[in-house]
Amino acid sequence: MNSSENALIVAGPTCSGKSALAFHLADLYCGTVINADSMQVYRELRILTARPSEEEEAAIPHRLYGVLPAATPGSVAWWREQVLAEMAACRRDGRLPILCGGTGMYLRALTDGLVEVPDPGEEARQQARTLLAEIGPEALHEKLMQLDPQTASQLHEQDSQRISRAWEVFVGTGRGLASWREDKALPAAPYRFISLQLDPPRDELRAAIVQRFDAMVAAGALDEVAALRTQNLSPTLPAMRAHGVPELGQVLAGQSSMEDARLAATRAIGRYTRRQATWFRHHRLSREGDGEIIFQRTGMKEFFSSKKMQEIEYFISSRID
RNA sequence: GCCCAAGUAGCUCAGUUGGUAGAGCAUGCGACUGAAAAUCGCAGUGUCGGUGGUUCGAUCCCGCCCUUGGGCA
Repeated sequence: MNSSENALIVAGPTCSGKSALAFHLADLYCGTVINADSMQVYRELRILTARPSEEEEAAIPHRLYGVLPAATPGSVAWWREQVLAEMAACRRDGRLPILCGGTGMYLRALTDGLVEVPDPGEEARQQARTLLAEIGPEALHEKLMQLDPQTASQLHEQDSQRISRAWEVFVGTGRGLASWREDKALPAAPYRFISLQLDPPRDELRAAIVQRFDAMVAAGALDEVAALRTQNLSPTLPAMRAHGVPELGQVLAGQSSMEDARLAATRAIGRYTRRQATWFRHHRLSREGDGEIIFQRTGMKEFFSSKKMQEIEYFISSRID
């Protein structure tokens, strides 16, 4: 098998040590680390999204980190396109692409493909969101049931975001989402994916999350949020919803104490790791036999000299050589 | 020391005209097809502060005690 067709995936919940592991593996296998995280793409949020440091980026090629301004929302489809281009570049340069991140939907769009739906346009999108804000999810769901019963019947009446998406697709393309799904999809990426999935104990993760949040604040997270706020962006933009941004924003606005913000933010992050764990437990990232689950955190130094690490290296080497 | 109020789920609190209780948040499980660090679904848990009394039956009424908050001395 031609080694240029391989790709590595390092996935798992936030704070599980993905970035450090990916960095180590990139060093070992002449790899390029490619971001598979929906929030680490935003330029202004280096600290709060725990992006690799400038030193790390200088030492090993990193792609798709901090490439979008916070004002520009990303999307799965956008990300998928970018990643495919970066992976093609790796192939040309003889580097091993190492996808690293915790956004399950993004990774799935890459490994399994994605339904192709034309862009419904900004007007349809705004209409959907305004309607949603005005009449609420239940009423919008009811209206959608009239226009596009096929899609509406698959959605829960409270699932505001999906209802809004279904509405904008129908209004903007003249065709329902469910109907689009019946067409041929954008294909899975033509690579052999070898996946490492981190799944450390929840309580360890929670403790690490609190520790990391404090470190972020010490590293200037408040200033980062303050700078972001000078742009006066809509709070509904993805970057404005990154963990810590709303909470620290309240501190800056004098509406919350640091202590409350810390509690709220670390809780939100903890809840998020739970959803990530659920996702990865039930979604395959690679073919049978090409995936390995690691039930521990891997960020710390000791890990890279451990027996488990040797096992991981053997697992990878026996598949990419 | 006296007076008043409060003690119910991990937290904040609702409630039972006396028939052993329930919301939100948190937690756990699950879903996830172009905002996904989003959005949504499902599910636990309680010696109802302690003790004695009244009652067929007390978390609820009465007495005493404990804790907390406030007031008066």
